[in-house]
Amino acid sequence: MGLFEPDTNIYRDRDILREDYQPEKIVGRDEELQQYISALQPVINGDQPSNIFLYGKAGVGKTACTGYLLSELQSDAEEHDVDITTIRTNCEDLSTSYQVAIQLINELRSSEEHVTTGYSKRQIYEMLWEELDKVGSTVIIVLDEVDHINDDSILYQIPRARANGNLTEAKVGIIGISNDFKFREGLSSKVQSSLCEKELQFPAYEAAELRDILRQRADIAFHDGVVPDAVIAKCAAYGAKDAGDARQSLDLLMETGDIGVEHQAEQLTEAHVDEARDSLEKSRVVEGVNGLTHQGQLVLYALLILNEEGKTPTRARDVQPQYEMVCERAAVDPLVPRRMRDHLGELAMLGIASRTERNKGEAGGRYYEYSLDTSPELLLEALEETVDIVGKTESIQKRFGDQLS
DNA sequence: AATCCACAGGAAAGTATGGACA
DNA sequence: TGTCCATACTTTCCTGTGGATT
Repeated sequence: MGLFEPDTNIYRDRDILREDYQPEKIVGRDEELQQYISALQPVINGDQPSNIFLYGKAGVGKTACTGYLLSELQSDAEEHDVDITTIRTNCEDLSTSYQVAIQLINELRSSEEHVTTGYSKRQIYEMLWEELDKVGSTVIIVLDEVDHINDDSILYQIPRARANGNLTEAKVGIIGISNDFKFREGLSSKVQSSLCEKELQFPAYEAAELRDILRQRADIAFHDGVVPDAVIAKCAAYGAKDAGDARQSLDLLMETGDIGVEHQAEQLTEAHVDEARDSLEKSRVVEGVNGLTHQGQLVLYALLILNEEGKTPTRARDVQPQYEMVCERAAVDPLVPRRMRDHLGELAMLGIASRTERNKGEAGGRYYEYSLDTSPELLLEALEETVDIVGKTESIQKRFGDQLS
């Protein structure tokens, strides 16, 4: 027997459950697909493509539908002798138009000619027009998570490039995908009218639709009879609970599968789902904490201590002294209150903390109350995993330990 | 309806850091 | 190497805000 043996596998193909898997059929989005198809119609006629703006919460099939339709479009276009190039970019880590432009150039260029930062904005745009014109045909640019771009310069430039004479050959259309409803309103009206020519809204999945999706995937991802309906229903309920989020459900199903494999189970059970949910929760917290800046972690630490002392919910004003003490022990200069509030707000955004607005009128004005929204043990564990905080705040940990006992 | 509290959160400017290029 | 250009994070200064109180 070798050191490595395949697991007693309940999976037929685990990759089916991964986020990047492109299903062959889209379930439960018939109406949206229909609208999407009509928005893309000009492309197949060889006309200038419309700009399309998709919005809807995370995990409601925006990206999946786009991927599906673009590959259909590509093959249909070949039949009709239309030349189409699609570029897909996720703007998740791109916070400026500048970075997006670089990303697009690099998508179009071969890897030896990749550019990085250092050029002026103008030069970068020149390069982009040059590359787009070199392609010369219809180009569809998909900008996933456009709301991560903090300035709308590129969203303004691309649709106008042709009119401004920067592009002569290429016909460029943008498909913007966002899960931030407010993003559209934040755009300048010029960008709004051009980017949002066609607007599609994706509603959250109903629990029943989620069950259909999970069943569809489970049937190909797992062997027959591995996933009972109760497990599907439980995973679907998890995703439907707050957001109608298929990705959440699929992640949970995959984690459940992995736990089933660990337990060498032949069939998944609801208990596996519970375990998987806890495990996902934990990694969410750990990732959230690791993603914080050092200062953010210190603020969290202060909040954590206040929580253990039973002083939560608490307002920013009361976190400040505790936070300054943490900083002192960590031998770090404390931030100014304004900045610390931002960090608290960020913790709330990440779902690590929660905040409630309070207003006592003349006797207290408007303020937020913060409290921890995650188990303190889990947070402490996560904070310990970030090495640099532990060394510097050893004394605080002792203090914290004393308070626990 | 006017007042006012006390913080929320936007804007601008500063600091530190790092890549490209000549 | 110094200059130019970019980003991330921060500080400083400021106006905006909602509801209890008058």
